[in-house]
Amino acid sequence: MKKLKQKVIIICGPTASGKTDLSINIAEKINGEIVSADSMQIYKDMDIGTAKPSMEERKKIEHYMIDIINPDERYSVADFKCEAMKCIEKIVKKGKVPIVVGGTGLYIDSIYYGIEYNEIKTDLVYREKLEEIAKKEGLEKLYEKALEIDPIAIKKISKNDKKRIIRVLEIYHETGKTKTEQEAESIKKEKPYDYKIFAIDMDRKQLYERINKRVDMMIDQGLIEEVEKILKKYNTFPTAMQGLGYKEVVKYINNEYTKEEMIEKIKMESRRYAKRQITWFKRNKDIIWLNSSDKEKQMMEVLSKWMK
RNA sequence: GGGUAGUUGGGUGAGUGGCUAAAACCAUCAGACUGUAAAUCUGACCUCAUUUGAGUUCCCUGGUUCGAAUCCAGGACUGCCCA
Repeated sequence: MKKLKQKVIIICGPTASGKTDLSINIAEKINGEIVSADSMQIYKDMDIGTAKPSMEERKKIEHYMIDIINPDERYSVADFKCEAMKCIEKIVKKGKVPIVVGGTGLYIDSIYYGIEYNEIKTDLVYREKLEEIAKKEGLEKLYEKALEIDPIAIKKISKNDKKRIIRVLEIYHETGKTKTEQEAESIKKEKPYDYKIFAIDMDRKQLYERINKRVDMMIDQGLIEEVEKILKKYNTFPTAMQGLGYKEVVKYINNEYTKEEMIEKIKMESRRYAKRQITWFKRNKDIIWLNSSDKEKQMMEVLSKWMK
């Protein structure tokens, strides 16, 4: 008989599909605490645009991995994985059930598949050097170099996908290993927990309507003011200003967009983001899809059997 | 009523006789994704077929031509100007 592993629940799904509400309701029912898996909610001072759970909600159920760094700091999946696992452990020690909730597919996967990241830090100087080469001599140059190093990995990467081409070179530069080797090593370990993964499935039209409405709400709640404050408080934004809604408001502030253009753009980009999220989660065949209209009931049914 | 400009695929909009199922952009759909990931990238997008392909298109009707989205005539609609 195998040793029983601690159970961990994962809830994912596209933006505006109702993950927050669902997770809080479930947490209340099963004595759980929430670990956010969201690449933007980790930032302090970015509340409205990232649709963080309210302070009231966070008082009711403890949330982890929210507001953990400043917008001018750098963060990565590796950091996330490491810290999120610690949070899960902490919750388990309290005798509660960890519930991982978020829309960042990469972050979810790092936990669900138990991907191991080694200690190595990204060499930003080298990255810049590669960027420079790409600019001056063309991306093909880097592509060819990457092809020599790791033909297996590069076969799956488009000639135009600068970030991934550079990453292949970076991995080799920093570890002496190819991306293919590194990835093979990263996944061989056994998963430390018994995961059950859910995603919210919502009719596309309905989801898009919710997204549109939510963007209007964010503007009403003061998204523009929030961005102005952040711009005053911090100087550099390695990734935070990639955030949906934030980059568009910045353009509005710089008079590149009218207010209407900005709002439409945010809505559109959010819809596209949701689309990409759905594609990501569809790939994971273990996911139990919950019908948005009675997701809580469906989920509780599965859980009651599984958690016995 | 007179003059004038225009009417192209879901949208914007190129195209002035064959190389055009019709540029480009956008939306939409589908996909990829392991250290920036709310990022980055790919494909499809008139219809049918599994590729080659076949069929039907550029407001309508008729005409010119071997051949028309493109030229001509009439009609419909729309914008602007003069009454």
